[in-house]
Amino acid sequence: MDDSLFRALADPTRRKILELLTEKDRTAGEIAEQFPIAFASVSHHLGVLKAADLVATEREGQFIRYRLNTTVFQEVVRYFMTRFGGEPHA
Amino acid sequence: MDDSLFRALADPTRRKILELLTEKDRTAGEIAEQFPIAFASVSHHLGVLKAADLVATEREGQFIRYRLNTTVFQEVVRYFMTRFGGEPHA
DNA sequence: GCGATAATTAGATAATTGTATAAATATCTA
DNA sequence: TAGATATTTATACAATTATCTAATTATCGC
Repeated sequence: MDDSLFRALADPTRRKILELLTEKDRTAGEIAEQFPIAFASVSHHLGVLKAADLVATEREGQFIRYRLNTTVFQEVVRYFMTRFGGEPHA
Repeated sequence: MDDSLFRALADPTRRKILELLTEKDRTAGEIAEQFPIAFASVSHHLGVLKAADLVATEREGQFIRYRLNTTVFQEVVRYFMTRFGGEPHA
């Protein structure tokens, strides 16, 4: 379980981006316009999410489309289940 | 889902503390001696974990015993399951 | 109460991070 | 190729955070 994953999840803007991508895949611009911060700042957040492998990208002409990498989320769930999901100890 | 929760999980020392508490409840001192950083720094991390409600404390004489709050972990799992655990979309 | 032990809190500092603006890269259309 | 649009990268800066030492609080045993 990589450190970059948890750091990526620590920012509320990035979690909001992930929730947007739950609904449907979106381009960087479509994502950016949902936030009151500069485009470049959102792009930076997208880079963090990508580095953590939480999202994947695909170029479509001028656009770059972002999608959730659901595999990694399953790993997150498994992380919590195995380590902390058990019975409370004495 | 509170912001403090994800920020608390973002630090590797704090995640290590949580894993130690999975094995058994421990006092602040028992936890601190597992790390190469100053006692007071570990105490600070414990405060962050407590503020996020990831751990609970109980005084035992001179000692303060820490235990996992497993309820919150179940909430974390539920968070990921409901938002990101579904089928990949088209 | 006093000294010792356990732990937290206060104050300072260095490293990290989120954001901004400006510049660069990539693609499209004409 | 030139100009427009989409996005990222570079650079700088302010805010946050992790860590340290020192001081404080709480409890124990004598």
